[in-house]
Amino acid sequence: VRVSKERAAENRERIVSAAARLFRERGLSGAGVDALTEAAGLTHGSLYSHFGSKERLAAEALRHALNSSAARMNSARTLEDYVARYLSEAHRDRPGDGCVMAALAGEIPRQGDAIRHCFTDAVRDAMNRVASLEPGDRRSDDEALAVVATLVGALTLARAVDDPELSARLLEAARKRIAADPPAPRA
Amino acid sequence: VRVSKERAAENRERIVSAAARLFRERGLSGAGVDALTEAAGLTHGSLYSHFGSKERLAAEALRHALNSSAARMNSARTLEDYVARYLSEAHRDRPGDGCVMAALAGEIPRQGDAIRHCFTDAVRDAMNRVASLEPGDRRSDDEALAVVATLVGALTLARAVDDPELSARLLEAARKRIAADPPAPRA
DNA sequence: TGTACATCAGTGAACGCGCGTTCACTGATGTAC
DNA sequence: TGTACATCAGTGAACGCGCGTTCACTGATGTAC
Repeated sequence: VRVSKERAAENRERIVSAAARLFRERGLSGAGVDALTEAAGLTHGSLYSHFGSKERLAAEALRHALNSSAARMNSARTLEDYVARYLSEAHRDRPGDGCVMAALAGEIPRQGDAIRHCFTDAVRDAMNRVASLEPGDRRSDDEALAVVATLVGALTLARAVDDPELSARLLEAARKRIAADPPAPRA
Repeated sequence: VRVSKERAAENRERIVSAAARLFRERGLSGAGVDALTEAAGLTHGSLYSHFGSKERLAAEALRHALNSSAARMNSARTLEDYVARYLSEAHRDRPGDGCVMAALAGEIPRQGDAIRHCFTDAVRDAMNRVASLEPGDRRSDDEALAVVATLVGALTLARAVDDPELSARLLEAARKRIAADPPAPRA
């Protein structure tokens, strides 16, 4: 059932973006080959025509997810705005198109090199993005890394906890913590 | 092959503590029934005598892991000490006997009620523990939740990243962030 | 204390199921004349 | 422009494998006399 080149490219893209969503929703090991291709309206065989293996699709899907969720965040003009969006209930409740780090960090240590490397890029990108939004007088990569850790931790825990009140408090507490005046340069 | 009551209780305990380790190392879905019981020197059938299902074992193992890793941390007398231990390379490199939150948070949203509830207890325990270590003049549950989020996020990312330098920096940056003077009460 | 028997922790074969992957095949696409 | 043919994206059956769970069975333990 050969299809036109344009159609094939379109199908490939549909698999990648369906995978980007499903991996974040169900985890890398939780999203199966059939579910991934079915979500793109195809059968599992086509995955192997395009990518060769589930792992190679995963690497590409991660890259895609990274780009698209970064793009979504790029409209934030201040750190406060960025943080408010990141720690919103909307982000918490829709992992499928949210932050790759919060969705997949736990599984990454058990993944292959390509995937780990791609994930590491995601961390560096987030660091740079946050650093670029910090007020000029206290801009620092280390500060930014600590902020990223707080964001990822708070969102991950807010998703895991079964008490809606505690979940909201986690988001709010982290927001306040980051918004608070910066640590004074040590005396 | 009936065994004595003491032996049976001992076997049960061995399964629970092997599970507490393996679940943290491989994830809840990554640790299989055969691996879990084999690590305790038994066969899979014995899991069903003692627990009835993998999920019920998981709930018990989480509870066990929670208690034992909390006990391990209880010797910390100051927040600085607690944080230094939590964000140590030793903790990062040995997830099997480390923090339940950092090891499993990502999988928890897809688990059953018992497991999610147990995990929520872990978050509350950590919050209380951190709050109790904060200096009296700024003790607050919200502050503590933000600190817990930073700890969990930094450790999880430090484990995931494939660049040892970035990993060490994540731990160090979070340590400094938490150690820094507290946010001044807003003017 | 010694004997007969019920109990039940643990074993291992077997179950159905979904996983990731392979492969012979299909048939429209793209190309060569 | 029309015809003949090679290409190859996508299909669906089949693969071996490991999963969680069930169950008939074993044989030492614990109990009743």
